[in-house]
Amino acid sequence: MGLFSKTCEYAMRAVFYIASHSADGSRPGIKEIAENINSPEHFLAKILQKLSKGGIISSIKGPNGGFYIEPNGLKRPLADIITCLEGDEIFTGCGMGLSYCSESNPCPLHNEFKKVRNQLTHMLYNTSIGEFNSELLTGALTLNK
Amino acid sequence: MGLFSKTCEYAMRAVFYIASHSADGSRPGIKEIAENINSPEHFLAKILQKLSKGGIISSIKGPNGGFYIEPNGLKRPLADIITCLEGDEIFTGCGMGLSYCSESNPCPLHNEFKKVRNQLTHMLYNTSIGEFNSELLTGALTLNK
DNA sequence: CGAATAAAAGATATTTTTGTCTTTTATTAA
DNA sequence: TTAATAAAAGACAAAAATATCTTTTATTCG
Repeated sequence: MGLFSKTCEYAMRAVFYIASHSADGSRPGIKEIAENINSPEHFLAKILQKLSKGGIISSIKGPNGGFYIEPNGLKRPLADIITCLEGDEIFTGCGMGLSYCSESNPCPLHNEFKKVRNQLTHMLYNTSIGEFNSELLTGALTLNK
Repeated sequence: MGLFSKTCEYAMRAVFYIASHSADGSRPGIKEIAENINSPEHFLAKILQKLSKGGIISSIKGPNGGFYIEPNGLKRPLADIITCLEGDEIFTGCGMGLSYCSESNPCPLHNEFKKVRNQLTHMLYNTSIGEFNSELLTGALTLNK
């Protein structure tokens, strides 16, 4: 297992994909997104529904419908995706799973683990959803396989 | 879900517990360990079996038996526990789950994610299994709840 | 040797995650 | 207003992670 769940991996890839296409006003559908980020279509659909309810992305039904992200949404941090789907445990939980662990009553790994978590937090809060739009549109960066 | 699986959380806690008791020559049994690190006894037994096969810990059956760690074993890095139980994907995998992602062909998050992974790797390779023995024996650090 | 002890191993159960398939609802456009 | 489109929603299935219980094997000690 990687650092993130499949759910979060697919979600980040999908949101990047939608973001880059929202930049030029198009609205990709689930099938197109799933193909381009290499994820199971219906599983991704559930994830996008949740992101939609959480206000991270928007959707329109029917012909010419699909998913998109408001201009302002492109500025949001990647962290919002994780939080929307799985809460903030990854940002706050103890590395060894100890509930008593805190700054004032630390577990053995607390201080070293804090550095890891800070780096993770930094990455997720300082990367915006629209950050890679141009590279994705030119094909300099890709999201599949 | 936290950064590590339950398996790894229990494993780290158990190994720290065994390590600290190996320092004074005792050999705790599964029941004692499970109680002191607050984990399901039989589930932990499976984990310890795997760690035992992997040479991370040792065990003796029968009366006065239990688990212990060789003096040299106390110097091994925490990373060995993770690798023994779940391989090295957490040290090497792409943050977004993309198999093509590499230094020469990076995914969007690659460079920022590398910092996180480096920090994690640093923590796990520079913390030894016996690192907290004295604090654990005096009760300055604990492993349950 | 025989009883007791404790890990190893095996079987099974539960829960969560991941994945698939079908039906419903909303929207568009002919 | 009807057919087509596409997301939403619901039901179900498979796989993996987590957890529990039982039997077997190795060891010790009386």
